[in-house]
Amino acid sequence: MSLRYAVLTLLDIEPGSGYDLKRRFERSVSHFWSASHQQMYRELHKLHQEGLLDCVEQPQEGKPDKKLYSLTDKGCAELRHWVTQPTAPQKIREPFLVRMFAGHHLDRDDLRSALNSQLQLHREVLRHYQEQNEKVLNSDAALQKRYWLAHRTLLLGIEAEKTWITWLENLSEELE
Amino acid sequence: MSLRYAVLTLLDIEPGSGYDLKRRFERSVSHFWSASHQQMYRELHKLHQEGLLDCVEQPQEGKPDKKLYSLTDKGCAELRHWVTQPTAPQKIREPFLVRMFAGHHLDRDDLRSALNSQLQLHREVLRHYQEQNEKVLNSDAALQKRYWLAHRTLLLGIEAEKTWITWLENLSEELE
DNA sequence: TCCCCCATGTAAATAGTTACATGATTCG
DNA sequence: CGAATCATGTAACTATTTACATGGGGGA
Repeated sequence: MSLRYAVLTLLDIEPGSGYDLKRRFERSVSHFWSASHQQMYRELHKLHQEGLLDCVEQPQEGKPDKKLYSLTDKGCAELRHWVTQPTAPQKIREPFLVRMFAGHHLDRDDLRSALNSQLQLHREVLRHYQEQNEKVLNSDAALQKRYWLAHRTLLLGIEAEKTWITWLENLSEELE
Repeated sequence: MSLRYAVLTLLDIEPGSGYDLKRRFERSVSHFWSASHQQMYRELHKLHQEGLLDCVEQPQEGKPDKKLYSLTDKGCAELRHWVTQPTAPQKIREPFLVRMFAGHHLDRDDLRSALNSQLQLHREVLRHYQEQNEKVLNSDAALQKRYWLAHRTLLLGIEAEKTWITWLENLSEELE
């Protein structure tokens, strides 16, 4: 259900096409949500049908028309209502930890390489978040003030990655 | 796909029925996976059909028969193979952070109560993990040694919850 | 009496992934 | 020439959630 509101939230901040949204999901909200382009287009159609979004087609040369979506009053009202409602926390599902839970079947070399590749992944993600953070810190002060909570979610993402990295590093050390 | 292996892993440690597994998911692996009883029964049927599980029916008085599942050699082999394979990290999907990202639509009171209820949830989860941790620390030394990696996943869960709690507390403070 | 625990399932709906499909432009 | 980016979608499959279904036993 939250994809719906993630889309509304992003379009509320700035209107855009399905393609735009897909990139914004990757580049600025990947620390709490992700979605494929297929999901995006389906959701946009649905929200448009329900009257929560306006759609303006922008003809382009050499490319398919771009469909610019933006919130209608109804869409904005629905978003404003949703943010006041309690949300159940997401259930955690982490395949890597399933593997570690069954880790007594791994020999030392397999375990070492599993930890290393996981460490590399999390370091990359952390770097990505920190780059985003730099951009926010260098942006317009008024925007920073308006979206301070949104910025805080990024800081949580950063802390969460640091927690993972520390855990993986300690585990690696203990292994040697 | 990981539910399959989460089930195999738990049955590898100790055989059990669908009902047992459901409880073990809640009580001892909720820090990295969760599943409903419906999912459990379906997965067990499938794994049994594929010859990865044995099933023995235990008649009981006044209760439906209990179906005790355990790994076959094939099931054990499949699990051992899977643990050596790389796993893509789970995409994060956190409805609460979607709400916070749209948090500029919240007034101070709504935000305060949202933060407080979230804080309470995470504190409960942390307490739950810490109780599990106590149980592990008081358990048989040989078991602790065999399942030290499994135990480490719990410690990560604890650290992750602490990260959340710290973040929520700082946010609450800043709000006042 | 009512609710929780035990113990099993089916069916329908929603959410998410993977595969397929098209076609121009730009950069190395 | 090949790969990435822009831009849209459909179809099939898998995973997860929610609702429905049954029924005995034990405790407040």
